[in-house]
Amino acid sequence: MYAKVASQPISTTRHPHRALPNGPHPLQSLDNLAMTAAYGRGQEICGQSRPAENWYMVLAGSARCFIVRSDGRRQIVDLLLPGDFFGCTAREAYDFTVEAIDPGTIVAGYPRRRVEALADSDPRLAREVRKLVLEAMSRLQAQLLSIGRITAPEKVGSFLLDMAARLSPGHPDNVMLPVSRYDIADYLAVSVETVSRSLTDLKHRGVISFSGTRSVRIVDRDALDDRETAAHA
Amino acid sequence: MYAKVASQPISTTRHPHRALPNGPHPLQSLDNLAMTAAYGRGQEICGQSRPAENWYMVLAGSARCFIVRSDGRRQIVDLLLPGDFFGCTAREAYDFTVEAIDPGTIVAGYPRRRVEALADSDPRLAREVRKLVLEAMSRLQAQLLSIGRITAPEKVGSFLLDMAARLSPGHPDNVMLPVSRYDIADYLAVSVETVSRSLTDLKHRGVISFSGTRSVRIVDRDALDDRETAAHA
DNA sequence: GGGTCGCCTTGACGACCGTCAACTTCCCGA
DNA sequence: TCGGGAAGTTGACGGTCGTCAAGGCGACCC
Repeated sequence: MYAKVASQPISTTRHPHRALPNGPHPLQSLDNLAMTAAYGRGQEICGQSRPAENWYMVLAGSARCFIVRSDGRRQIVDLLLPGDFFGCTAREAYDFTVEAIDPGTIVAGYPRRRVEALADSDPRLAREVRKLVLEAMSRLQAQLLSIGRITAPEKVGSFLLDMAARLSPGHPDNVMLPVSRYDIADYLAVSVETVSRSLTDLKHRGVISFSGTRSVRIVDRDALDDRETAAHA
Repeated sequence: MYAKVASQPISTTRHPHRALPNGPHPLQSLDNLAMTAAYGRGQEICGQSRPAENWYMVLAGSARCFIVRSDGRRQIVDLLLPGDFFGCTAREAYDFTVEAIDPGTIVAGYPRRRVEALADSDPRLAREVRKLVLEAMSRLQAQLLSIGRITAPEKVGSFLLDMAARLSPGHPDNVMLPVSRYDIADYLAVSVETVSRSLTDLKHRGVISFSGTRSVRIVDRDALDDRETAAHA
């Protein structure tokens, strides 16, 4: 289904360099606990049903969190970008597998037990963790809304807007897609062909334009943004 | 789109009676902070874009967490059963609307600021809150996996298994559906007709059987459970 | 430079599901 | 008991998307 790569990180260091573009990252106070590791394309960061010993944060690159069904179809449950938190579960084992997408993805790992112990004594850290988990939940909700749309172009449009907001909050009209069409398809639960057709459809309708396959420019935001409304609009 | 009901709870009391079937509920230590309220069918418990002043837990009955899109379609983002936590967000306003489904739904509300202050000084409470949030996240992930399936009968089957596990962990083969076909449809992002057809399809194939429209008996669990597998199966 | 392997696109066809419509059943209140 | 409305089911039909297939494009390695 997908290429299997050596399961050891390319390199690991203690004391992460603070690689986030926006300066110091949210869990900076845990830097001395963290183990930073670099992963190549497709390398596994943590695996389903393995003991959930670490919490993680993406420092650079991108990663996908997914499960594989018995029919071989892969459902991507979360796309992870710099600053995103993952690996946090209530259970003893991870529910999902996380793989690096970008070659040169850098991830900080925090030993769960020690973080929890620290959080017990440091309310600020505890709040920070709560916030990060809630942000992960927001990502899930956003994805649910994307998948829940009717037509494929709507799903893809919603995905583009979401990516634009997450990747370049400053210049939200140019997106450099961090993932392949295949990943988009597995994220939105549609086929690759449909993703491709939807994108060319949007292009022909003048809603978006391309410079290369991965670089998208959002031309008509409103046409993409068939946005959700409050129940009390 | 859906009936609007009086926006005041039917009744409210301080000091909630511990109505959970499984005995004392997880946030018992907050009982003296809580405000319990009873809601009728379709009544709003908290509304999108209103200030997020409370966290909630369902004590009895059922509720739906949803957004309404500009085209009038409603996406149910979470179905809430006794013991479920909701209303917890990182932002200042609720992202969604929550309505009671069951007449006689009882909900405990906890003032957010005071809970957070308490959590700062009580690590056990902070852990409890983390756990409840992570459980809410598990529900979202499970729903994502249901929606992400290919055919409608698969989606419905996955939904039935999920409901069975959540509602009656002891007798997981008999489900009393707490929601209408319309709610199932909006939860799975399909049409009502498709839900109905899928159910009769499953019935004709001998996978499930009915006693009344809401009471389902799971006959062939494996046929429903085309379950997800680890990436390393 | 050539070859190979992913990634992406396009076409044809058929199945599935959304929409519209009609009808039945059930529940609740008058 | 009757009536009305919501909930649920079933049928017909058309559009959308998944599947299968073929081909183009680009990157990377030898």
